[in-house]
Amino acid sequence: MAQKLKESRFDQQRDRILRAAAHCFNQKGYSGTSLKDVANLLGLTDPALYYYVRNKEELVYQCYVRAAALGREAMEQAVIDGSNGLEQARLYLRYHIEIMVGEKGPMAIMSEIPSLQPEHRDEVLRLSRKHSTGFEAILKQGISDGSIEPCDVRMTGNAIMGSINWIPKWFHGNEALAHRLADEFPKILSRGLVRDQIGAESND
Amino acid sequence: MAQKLKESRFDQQRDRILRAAAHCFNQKGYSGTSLKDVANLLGLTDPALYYYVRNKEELVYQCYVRAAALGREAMEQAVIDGSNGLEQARLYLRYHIEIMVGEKGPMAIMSEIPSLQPEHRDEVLRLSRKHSTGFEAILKQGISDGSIEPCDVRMTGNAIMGSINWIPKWFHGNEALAHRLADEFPKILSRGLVRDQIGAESND
DNA sequence: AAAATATTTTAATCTAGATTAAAATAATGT
DNA sequence: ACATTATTTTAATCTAGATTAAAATATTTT
Repeated sequence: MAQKLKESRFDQQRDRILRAAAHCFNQKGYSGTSLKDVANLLGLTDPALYYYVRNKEELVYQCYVRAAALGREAMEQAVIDGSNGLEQARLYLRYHIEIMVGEKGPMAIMSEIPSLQPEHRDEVLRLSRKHSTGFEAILKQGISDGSIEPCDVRMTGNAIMGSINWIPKWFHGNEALAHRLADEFPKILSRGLVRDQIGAESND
Repeated sequence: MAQKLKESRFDQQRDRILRAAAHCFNQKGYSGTSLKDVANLLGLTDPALYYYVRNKEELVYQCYVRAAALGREAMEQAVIDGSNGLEQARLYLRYHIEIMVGEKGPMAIMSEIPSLQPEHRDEVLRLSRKHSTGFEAILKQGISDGSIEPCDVRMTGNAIMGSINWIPKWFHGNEALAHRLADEFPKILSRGLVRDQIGAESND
C-alpha cells in the first residue's frame, strides 16, 4: 500500500532523522531534546540536520506531518478492509499500532502543537481534527450499521485516541511486547464499543 | 476527605504556583514553559518562584508529586466506596477526573519523567508504578469477584490510564464539558470491562 | 580521474531563559 | 507606630543550545 520506488538518499536520510527526532521528542518533549540529541542518535553532529530542515521548529512540524500521514494511511486502509464500523475501528487501531511499534516507528506524539509557529500549528491542528473526525465517522458508521452501541462519539473518540497517543510514553521497542500490544489493544479498546446483543442473534 | 485546616499563606501560594505550573507544563511541556510563563499567570515575576522551589526541575518534580498524591487519594476513596472491582474502577475514574477538571486542577501530566534528576525521577517512577499497580489490583479484584471480565490487566491498565493521562491535552476548563467528561468517561472506559452476563443473572 | 554536486563537520555567534544577589515592599506581631 | 519577618522585585550573571558561515569530505557524474 503506497510505496515510493527508490527513495532518494536525501529522502531516506531525512526520514531517519524524523524517526530519531520523534523518538527523542516522545521521551523528553520538544524543548527538552536538543538537536545534538537527535543528531547523535544517528552518529551525526547537530549542524548536519540543517541540511534537511530549516530549523528545530520545522523538525517537529515535519514529525507531526509525518505522524498524521501514517495515521491517515492506517485509517484509510481500515475503512477499506473493515466490513462494518466495529471492524473498521478494530482494524484502524491495529494498523495504527503496528505502524507505531514497527520499522516505520516511532511516530511522534502530537503533544506540543502549541509550540509550533502559527501557520504550522494551524495546519497540524487541521490534520489532527481531521483524523479525530475520521475516527468519529467510523464510530457513527458502526452505530448506524448496528455493530457499535450508540454512544457519545466525541467523548468515545477522545477516550480511545488518548489511549493510542499515550502508548509511546510507556512502550519502548520491545519486540514481544509490540506483538502483545498490537493484539490486545484493539481488543481492549473495542470491547466497550460492541453493540449489546439483546436476545437471539443471527451471525456466527 | 482529608482537608488541612488553615493552610499557611505560604502553602496556599505554593499550591497556586504548582497548579499554574501544571497548566503550563501540560500545554507546552517542561522545557517549553519558562518560569516567566508560570509567574505571569499569577501576576508575579519569575524570581519570585525561587522563594517556593529550589529551581525549575524541582517545580516539575513537585507538580508530579502533587499529581501522584491526588491520584492516590482518588484511588483510595474509590476502593473504600466501591462495592466490587468494577465499581471501584468506575469510581476511581470519576474521582480522578473530577479532581483533574475541578478547582484542585489542573493536575500535571507525568509526561517528562525522564527530564527529572535521578533521585526525583526514581521517586516519581516509583509513585507512578505504584499507581499503575494499584489500578491493576482493582482490575484483579474485579476479575475475582466476578464483576470484571478476565483480561490482560497490565495492558488494560495501560489503555485506560492512557486515556486519563491524555485528557489535559484536549480539555481546557470548560464547565459544561467538565461535567460531561466526568459522567461519560468512566462509563465509556468501564464498559469494556464488564463481565459478560451469559444466560440468566440474578442481580437487578 | 577530474569536475561538479551533495553532505557533513568544525568553529564561531547569538539569545532566551535559568539562576543569584541585593534592594524594596508588604505583612505580622509587639 | 516600630521592629521583625515574609514576600516580591529589579538588576546583573551565566550557560546551554539554536543557528550561521566557511571549510572539509564524500558521492555522483562525465
